[in-house]
Amino acid sequence: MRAPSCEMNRGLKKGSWSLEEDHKLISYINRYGIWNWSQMPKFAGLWRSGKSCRLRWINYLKPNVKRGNFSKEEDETILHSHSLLGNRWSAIASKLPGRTDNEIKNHWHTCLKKRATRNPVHETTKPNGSNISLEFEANNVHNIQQLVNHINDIIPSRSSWTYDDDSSSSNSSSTSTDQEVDFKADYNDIGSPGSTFDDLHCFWKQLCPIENLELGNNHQNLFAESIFQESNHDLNSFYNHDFGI
DNA sequence: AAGATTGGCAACCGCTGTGTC
DNA sequence: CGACACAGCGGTTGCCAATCT
Repeated sequence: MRAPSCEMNRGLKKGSWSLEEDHKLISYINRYGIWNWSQMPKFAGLWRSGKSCRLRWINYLKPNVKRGNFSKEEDETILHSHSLLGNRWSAIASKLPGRTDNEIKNHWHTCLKKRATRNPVHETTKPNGSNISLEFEANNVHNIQQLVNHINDIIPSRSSWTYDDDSSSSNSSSTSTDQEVDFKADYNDIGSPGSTFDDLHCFWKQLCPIENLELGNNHQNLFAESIFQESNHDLNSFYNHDFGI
């Protein structure tokens, strides 16, 4: 959201990304993977710098990017990590699966900086790993809803999907953790991802068959695992045939 | 209701690190 | 060893929406 989207510089577009550009980038990476950021935009039909594409992918389009409010534990982790590491945002981000350095940096400057000034973090407040994992696990439902929301955003012609976050959430969360996901679901029915982890699993399996997902929990690892296994789906045809874009 | 201010955040810029020739 | 290209990082900008006056 910086310069107006019409602003051009040496033929390269700047500013906010359009839905069409998002589609192009996702589609290209889905089909060919990430091989050279500086060359990719040209082949993907994007008038963007490689840097811009990389940033857009990493901070926004990558399937496992966790968006939305930071949990209390995440805040604590950031505060503690920052007290140890300083402004090494990528290092801090590595402690928070799904969060990007950019998002953490923004969050720090907008919220946590003041808090850190008021209440400096000391060693005893260090959250332990298991708590973070539990919190992250508990956030899965929220993560999935965010993923669905994003898909709703980038596929505007499609009616909105929802993710039932009350009864089915705890149910699917616990069952998916402890049981094998049913891989026999009908993957052709990706137009209706439904409201269960399995449904969404199937959906993402087709949407994101590439990219090394840095996932930190069982459900998303299952996603990633399946994503690696099935790479024969083409996002373009997916969009064209299933969503009429 | 309207203008001013503030907060949030996507995205750009410049620098540095790393790999290759 | 130096030059070059590319990837990644951190600082910063500036738009938009929410809040305040």
